[in-house]
Amino acid sequence: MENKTKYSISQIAEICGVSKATVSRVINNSPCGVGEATKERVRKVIEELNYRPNALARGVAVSRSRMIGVVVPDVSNFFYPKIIRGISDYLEKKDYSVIVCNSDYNPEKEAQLLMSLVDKRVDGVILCSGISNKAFLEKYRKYQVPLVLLGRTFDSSVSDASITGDNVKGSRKAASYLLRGGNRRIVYVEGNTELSGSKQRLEGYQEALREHGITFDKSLTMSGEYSIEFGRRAAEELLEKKVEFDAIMTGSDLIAIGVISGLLDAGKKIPEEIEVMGFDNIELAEVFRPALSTVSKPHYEMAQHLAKQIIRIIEGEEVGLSHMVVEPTLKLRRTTKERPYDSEYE
Amino acid sequence: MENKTKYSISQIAEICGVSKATVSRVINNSPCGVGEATKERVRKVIEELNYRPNALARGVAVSRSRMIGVVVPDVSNFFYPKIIRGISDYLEKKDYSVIVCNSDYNPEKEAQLLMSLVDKRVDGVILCSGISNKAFLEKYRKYQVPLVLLGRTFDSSVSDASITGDNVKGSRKAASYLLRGGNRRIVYVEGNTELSGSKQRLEGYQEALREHGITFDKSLTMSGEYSIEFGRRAAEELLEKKVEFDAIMTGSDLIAIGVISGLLDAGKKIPEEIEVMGFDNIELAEVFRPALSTVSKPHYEMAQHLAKQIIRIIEGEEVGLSHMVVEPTLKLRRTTKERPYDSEYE
DNA sequence: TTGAAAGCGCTAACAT
DNA sequence: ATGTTAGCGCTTTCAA
Repeated sequence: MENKTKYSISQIAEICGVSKATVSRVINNSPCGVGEATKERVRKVIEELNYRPNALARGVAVSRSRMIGVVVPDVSNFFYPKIIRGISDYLEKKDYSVIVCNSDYNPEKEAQLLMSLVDKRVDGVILCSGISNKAFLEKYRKYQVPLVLLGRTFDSSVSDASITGDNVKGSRKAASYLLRGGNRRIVYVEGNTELSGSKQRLEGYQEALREHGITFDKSLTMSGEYSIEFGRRAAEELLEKKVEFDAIMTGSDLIAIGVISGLLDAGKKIPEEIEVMGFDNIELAEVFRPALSTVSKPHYEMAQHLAKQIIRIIEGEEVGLSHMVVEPTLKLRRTTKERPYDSEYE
Repeated sequence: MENKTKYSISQIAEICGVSKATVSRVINNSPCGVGEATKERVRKVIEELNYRPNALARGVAVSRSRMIGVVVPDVSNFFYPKIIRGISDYLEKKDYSVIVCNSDYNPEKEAQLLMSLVDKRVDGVILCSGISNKAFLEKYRKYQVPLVLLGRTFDSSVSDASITGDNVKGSRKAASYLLRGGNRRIVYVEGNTELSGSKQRLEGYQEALREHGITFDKSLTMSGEYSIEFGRRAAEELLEKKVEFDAIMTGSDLIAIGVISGLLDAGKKIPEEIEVMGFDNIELAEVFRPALSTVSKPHYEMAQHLAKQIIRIIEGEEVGLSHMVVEPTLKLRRTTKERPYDSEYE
């Protein structure tokens, strides 16, 4: 099998009339220098021959690949691209590459991907809204690859760091706002119920109901997946079954958008007849018409923060607060009616 | 430096009382088999010790990394996630990993990324709407990494395969449709003019104008970047400068969405007062309100096709038509008025 | 400042 | 069916 790149370090060494060690030193411009003269000579040869050191080989030599695995449910879900961007932007600066994988909310597939990442000897993995159960993640620790979590918390035993939004608080704020406007029958449309976030959001919704003295009505909740299509279907089903409701709260902006489009197509007025609240505040929320009222968290920054954390861990630096939860805020736009100001809902 | 994974192939071999070669054979279940008994024994040990073969090391041994580099301008631009998904879906089946990079439409950065991918010894790179000039790409060939292009064609010398939409045809269809509705002053808002696609689209626009006997008015064209924000700004500028126009054609759906939002906020009626046409038909186009009329190409499929091609190339199979261009169709929705049926515009 | 040599974890050709 | 050996391209310790 011929080499993909014409030259290897030993060939360069030979051509320069020096040892591999010397070439290696100039490549990595080692502190315990090389004579200026030889350094120049080697550099020139490298340049002329278009020699590029083999990162794979270096990887096996130093047991570091400078690659990070990022697993998300689905890159093409509008929630994730910005997150991936946040991660990439930081990692690129640190000269790490990013391997992106899609788990499709499938635990088996996720497990497989996670294993394939250890095979590839990534220096760490960033798991976004992973659907793996705690048991698997605990087992995964055996492989010694630094693992950080976005959008999910377990007790710290399974991950080295994590960052997530406070789902129950966020969802409580949303529900409270809706309630405060006089809505009484608030439908809650959630995505994939296996995700811990889903349960937390349901909890927040119920808390708010309780605070307002309303009893939880299970028939007002629906669940499916985090997609526009599901939101649409949910709206259609709601209408078809003629369930009574005056507002809809959702588990994600995508669902909300689907819901709205379904409602609008059925001739409903938003927010006059029905108020709708999203969750996440993805970019689309602002652009969509009517602009979406939603629960907001700084995803890009959260992602970057997490990337920073994992690099710290990998490079053996001190990691401060490794498990963070950020409090979401309400971003009110046009799918809800205005209310008198109240600091609690800010 | 201690190993990240506890065991190496030689340790496993030792523990099993066989040679590395044998272990290697069972790992890769080599055709020229291993005795059933030993195979089982080795398997068991591997399982028990959670041994995972080091893909990096294998990579240097066989000169194949089973990684593909994908470079896009920006993952968080809504145009790309679906494309990345198309690529990943195919590559995953073939057991390749995907390294995703963002070039930010910056030629220097793109060049750097491309080089870092050769360092990583990816088995191939898929360049999406790359902004590199032909000269660089030609030089890049020296590094012998299979290169395929999406959304861009050069003569075949610089890439092993490519797939792109027929930009001039697409844009001509769009302009013709607009013209056919009686519009005479059609603004053309384009993104990054350095991209070959931009020039082709402008050409299509001009062709259509010519066909309809209208002289091209440069003051009716604007360019900037492929983003919602730019679209918005363009609309605002148009309004502010009080330029007269009755329709707007854009270089991408994102721009169109920005344009529409700007127009709507200024109280314009779409499509009654102003017709708007997008380009690409990203998922968002359908969901957006008013649903976007646009020029459509099957991105996901195109991406998958290209992924298939690059694997064929890597694995030394015959690649059929390596440079393809697909003809876009008009997807008419609510930002344009209806016209009597005409096969030419289908 | 430089080189020799061993080692990283794996594969593959050749023996047996 | 299995082992021996050399080799992939790099780093790193130790010695000169």
